[in-house]
Amino acid sequence: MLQIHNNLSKRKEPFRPIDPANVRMYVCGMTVYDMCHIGHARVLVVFDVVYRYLCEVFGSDHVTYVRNITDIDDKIIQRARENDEGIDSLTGRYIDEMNRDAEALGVLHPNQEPRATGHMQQIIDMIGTLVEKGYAYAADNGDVYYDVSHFEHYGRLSGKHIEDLRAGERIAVDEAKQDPLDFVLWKAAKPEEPAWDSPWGRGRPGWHIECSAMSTHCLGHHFDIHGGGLDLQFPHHENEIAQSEAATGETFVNVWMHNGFVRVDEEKMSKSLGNFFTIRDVLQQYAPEVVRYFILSSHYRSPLNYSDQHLDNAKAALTTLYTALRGFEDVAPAISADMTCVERFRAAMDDDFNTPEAQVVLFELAHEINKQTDPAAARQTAATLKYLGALLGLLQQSPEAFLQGEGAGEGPDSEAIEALIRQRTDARANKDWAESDRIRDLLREQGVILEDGPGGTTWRRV
RNA sequence: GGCUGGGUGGCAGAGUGGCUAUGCACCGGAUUGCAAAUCCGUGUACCUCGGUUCGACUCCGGGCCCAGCCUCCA
Repeated sequence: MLQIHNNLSKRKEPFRPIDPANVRMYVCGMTVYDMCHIGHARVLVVFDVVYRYLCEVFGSDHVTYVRNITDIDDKIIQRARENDEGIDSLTGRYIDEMNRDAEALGVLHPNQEPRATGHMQQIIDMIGTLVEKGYAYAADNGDVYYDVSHFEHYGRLSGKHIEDLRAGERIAVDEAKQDPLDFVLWKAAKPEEPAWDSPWGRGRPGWHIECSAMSTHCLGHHFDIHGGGLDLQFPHHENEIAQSEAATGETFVNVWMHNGFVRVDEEKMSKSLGNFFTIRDVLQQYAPEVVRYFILSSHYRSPLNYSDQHLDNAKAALTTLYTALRGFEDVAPAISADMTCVERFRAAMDDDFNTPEAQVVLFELAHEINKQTDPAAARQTAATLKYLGALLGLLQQSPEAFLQGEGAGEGPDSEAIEALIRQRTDARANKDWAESDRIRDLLREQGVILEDGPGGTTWRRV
């Protein structure tokens, strides 16, 4: 049975959907004012795998995955101003870029991708409810704030106590707030700022309220899983709980999942530190599937250290798997052999999505293929390998495409390589080993490795 | 200061109260014209100090170190 580490209880729990016929998951997506970096790639890939596995377990018609897009906030306004362009043009551009990255990484489309600007009515309605119920108040400056002291369970998710937070030195006091811990639900617009009409005047939503409004609108007041990066645990998700449960009077989410950070030199990768690599940059150097493999090679809650060495390692590992799949392009993914491996794979995934352990099973299957003497049995094992690979979003391209793919766009094209191979084959037929080795070394220098097999010479790029 | 999580072999990274992780790298052998790939095989480990136990890397306690949250961030 699937067990998931629930950040609300800080332990692994058996996953029991509210309605097995409709498992519902909401993940906090991107704020679209810049290119996505590897930290964003991790959220996309990690929850893509969660989604794929939920579909495997409950059936793809019985899972609803919602990932939102934040397309209005202070940073977007600021960036649009800097660029001297409208926010729609800015966010539209970066949504396209995000989709390009996600597609490259083999991330499936969520069932819904709600945007904040498309749900103003739901946002305003929820704020209205909070004001009515006494959980929120309109300040003199036109802002509306959430009154944290009114919500009994505030701090439960992040393990914080209101008193400790109050004692903290780093909380800036805003004059309009009754309490420094209160957070904004509705921000009054300054002239020139994008704004929507509301009972409290023209303005825009605070960051947290959009997720409460969109998630409950798309998935109902009470749903199964809410995910996002660990940095959203506090205050974003804490505030979402406070807003949603105060507004609906119901439990908001059963299971909270947070993926760990991507690090560079033992330090968190983040926009504010400026130590981030964009997905696009990394894809200049490495195939998207290598990046995906790398992300899944550590458990989603662990930190993930980013470095060329790790990416190189991922590439080598993936090369081993694809090498085993050579000659099985036409084999369709299917569970057709070796149920022990399938069961071990599932056991790994059932254990809080242990993808590194699941990858181990992939190697065992590759190993088995290599050892098979019976071609039919080898095909069955290959089919199983592809099937399990698909659950991780891996191993779905043709082995030759992966092995011969041009990573950095350097090196000779395939026609030139094939021509040299023909030349070398002639030389070898004449036992002209010097010429044969010269050609092989020449290609080696250009990043092409030749392999003489019983069926002729094959090649791949380093 | 308050609160989290973590310290495993050359690197990465799972896991377990007693029995091979795995990948990459390395070494020996098979194979090969020589290689590459593959196969067979060897080696290297569990931060530190105590405790519990027949037995702990695995459980408990102290210490040291690292990362993160407490402010925008996936």
